[in-house]
Amino acid sequence: MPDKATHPRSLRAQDSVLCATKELLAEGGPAAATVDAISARSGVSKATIYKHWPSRTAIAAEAFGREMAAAIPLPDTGSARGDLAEQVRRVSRFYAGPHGRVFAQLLAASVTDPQAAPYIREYFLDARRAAVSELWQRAVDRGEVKPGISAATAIDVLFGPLIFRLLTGHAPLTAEEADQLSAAALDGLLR
Amino acid sequence: MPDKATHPRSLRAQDSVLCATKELLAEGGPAAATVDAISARSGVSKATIYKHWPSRTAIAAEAFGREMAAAIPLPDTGSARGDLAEQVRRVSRFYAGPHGRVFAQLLAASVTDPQAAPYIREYFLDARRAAVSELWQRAVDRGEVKPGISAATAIDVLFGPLIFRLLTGHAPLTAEEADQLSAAALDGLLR
Amino acid sequence: MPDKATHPRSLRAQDSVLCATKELLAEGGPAAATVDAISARSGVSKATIYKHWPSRTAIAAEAFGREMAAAIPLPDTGSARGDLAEQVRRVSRFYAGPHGRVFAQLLAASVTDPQAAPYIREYFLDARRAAVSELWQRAVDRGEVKPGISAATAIDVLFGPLIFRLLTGHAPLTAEEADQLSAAALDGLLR
Amino acid sequence: MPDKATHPRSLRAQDSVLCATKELLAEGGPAAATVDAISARSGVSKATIYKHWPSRTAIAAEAFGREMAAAIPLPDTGSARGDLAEQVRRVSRFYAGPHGRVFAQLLAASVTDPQAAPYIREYFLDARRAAVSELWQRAVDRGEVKPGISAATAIDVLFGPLIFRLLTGHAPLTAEEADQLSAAALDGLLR
DNA sequence: GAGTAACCGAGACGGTACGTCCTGTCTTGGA
DNA sequence: TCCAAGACAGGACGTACCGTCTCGGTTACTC
Repeated sequence: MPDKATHPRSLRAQDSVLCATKELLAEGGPAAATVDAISARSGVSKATIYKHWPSRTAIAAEAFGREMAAAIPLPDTGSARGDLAEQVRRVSRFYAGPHGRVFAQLLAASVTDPQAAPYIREYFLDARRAAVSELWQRAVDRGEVKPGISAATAIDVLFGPLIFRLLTGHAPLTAEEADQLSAAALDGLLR
Repeated sequence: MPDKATHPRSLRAQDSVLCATKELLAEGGPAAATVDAISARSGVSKATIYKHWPSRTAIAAEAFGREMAAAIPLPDTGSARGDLAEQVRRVSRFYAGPHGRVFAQLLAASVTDPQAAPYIREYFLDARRAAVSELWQRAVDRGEVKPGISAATAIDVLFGPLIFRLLTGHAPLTAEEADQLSAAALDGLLR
Repeated sequence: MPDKATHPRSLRAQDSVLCATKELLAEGGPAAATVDAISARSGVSKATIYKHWPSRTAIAAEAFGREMAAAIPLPDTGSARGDLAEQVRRVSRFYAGPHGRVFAQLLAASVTDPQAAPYIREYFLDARRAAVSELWQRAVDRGEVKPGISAATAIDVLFGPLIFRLLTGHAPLTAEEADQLSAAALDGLLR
Repeated sequence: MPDKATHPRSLRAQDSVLCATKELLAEGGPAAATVDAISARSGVSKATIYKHWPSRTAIAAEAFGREMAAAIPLPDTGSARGDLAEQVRRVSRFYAGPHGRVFAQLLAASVTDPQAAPYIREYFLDARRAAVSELWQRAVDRGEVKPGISAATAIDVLFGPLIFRLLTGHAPLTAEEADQLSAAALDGLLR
């Protein structure tokens, strides 16, 4: 994570890096986002890159996370059940789409590369968890939730299955499947 | 996947490879199980290794899967709810233990390496899913299950959260956490 | 070199090998005539091949030598000078032609591979030297030769330059060049 | 062929490579001068080696050529005939000596490996030809040469036979043999 | 005409070298 | 002072060919 506001050069360099990485990810997936390739395309030297990120996965996480944030806006259907079910459907659709594989590969990379894990967490998981926690809190406030169930538990039960399918591909990620999963999970989580 | 009963030489070579890989995995995790290292330790040439497996991840999956199979026996507590909850606890304990990280890394590797995915599926997922499906069927037979819920859905809702936590490490995998997750999930799955 | 007259199978096998090798040489040069390729195309197993030849170069030498023998018939112009000059021209033309490179590569291979050297000698050099020695003897008998010059010396002075050029390619192998070389050499060899 | 004066690192690396190669050639001939071996002994990585040379033969040519240059100084006996005959004797002695086989194998390798041919030419042939051309020019200036004979022709007729014998080993490379060959050749070349 | 021995195809195998790729560190020279 | 440019060591990759070996079926002699 970058220094605050040193030379403006740093900032420009970082932007170039993230932008180049975004392009490379789009073109060839994580495999194409080599440090050399990022350096070449961004015009930022490898030494500088390594000054700001610990590994290529970290860069990819930051670059990809930026655009994913807005890709899945929180729903507001009026009911907790509706909101959460819709959110499961949206995340499922995202996973099934073209960015799904990239996300899966980044997630996988973060397992192998511990240095990148904080980046993955920061740019993907934490933001998402916070957003859904908000939904959950709404439900709690409305009294729709069974007592004693933390937001963390709820999130894992709702989205863990999607992650599971995304990684192993043992079952499809269609809207119907998403609804089945969310229905079962929400039956256990809500009143 | 090799032919059945060709030359005995094949079998010896394959055994050597799997055994050497098992050792390397134990010593240094998947990162240590390079094809070169496996070749050196097993005395099997790289060419031969590549004749039998498409990638190092595939070898690791087979080698590791062999010993994992018996590591988590199916429980039989008398009730579906008890059986499934206990199984979630056991799997959770396995993930939290020393083999957990190896398993996580193999799972992650299979995302990056499509050639290895079938091996991961064969040696880890399919066997496990079949075993738990059996548990589920017992529950169905006893009439303890809500109607319209497939084994696949049940498995994903029960174990997806564990996989999620294993990969991202955002929450612990203690017995208590496992119980919370299984309780929430089973409330949604069973009557 | 093969056993005398064992099973006819051997003979068929050897013919197949030589024929396949000839084809491979024509298609891709010596580089394509690997033992595996020869085995595959000829239907003769590698073990059998190694029973009859010590190395792939040896096979190639035998296969290629067979057809080269008749490619350069001895001239008979009536005079020693004419015969020898014509022979130099013919050999030069052969070297410059499509077979030249193959011959060069075989000759080169025989330097690296001592086991193949006898084959190269038998199928290329000896036969050629004997043939030209005959020409030389004719010249001696006619009294056209300076005294004290052996056939070996004559052959080397006449054809060594061609070999030199064939190998290093530092100068062309045209008819004019051949004539210049043979003229200079023959001035030193004949009266 | 490397750039002139880039980083001094390049120079150090290249020197290490050539030095290690020289040693390996001396110890085990061209067969021992593997790229891996050169890399291991010189401490220069394979990638770097391949950045500077196209093939192992090229490295060997450069390494070996460096020391061969001074090994055969040009003679100056006062007469063209004497100089050239002496030079043939010296080259012959070199070929017959311990370096002869290495030279032969490099020459052979350059036939198989076109990428290395320029290196062979640069480090062996061109320098030698230039040196002998000088001798030849002296002879021309002294009027000892028959008219119409180019240096190239003279060189080939004089040294081609030696190359021929070096490669095929069909005749010895003693001083007497060298004298016979040079005598015959010079009779044809000089007045 | 059956038995038996040699032989052969098929191809797996260990070994060795190849040439490529990517990482993360380091150095140089210019801005 | 900071950075692009990129050279470098290290190490894994996947491939190719070699020469040896083992197997099982066929062939061709022997009795």
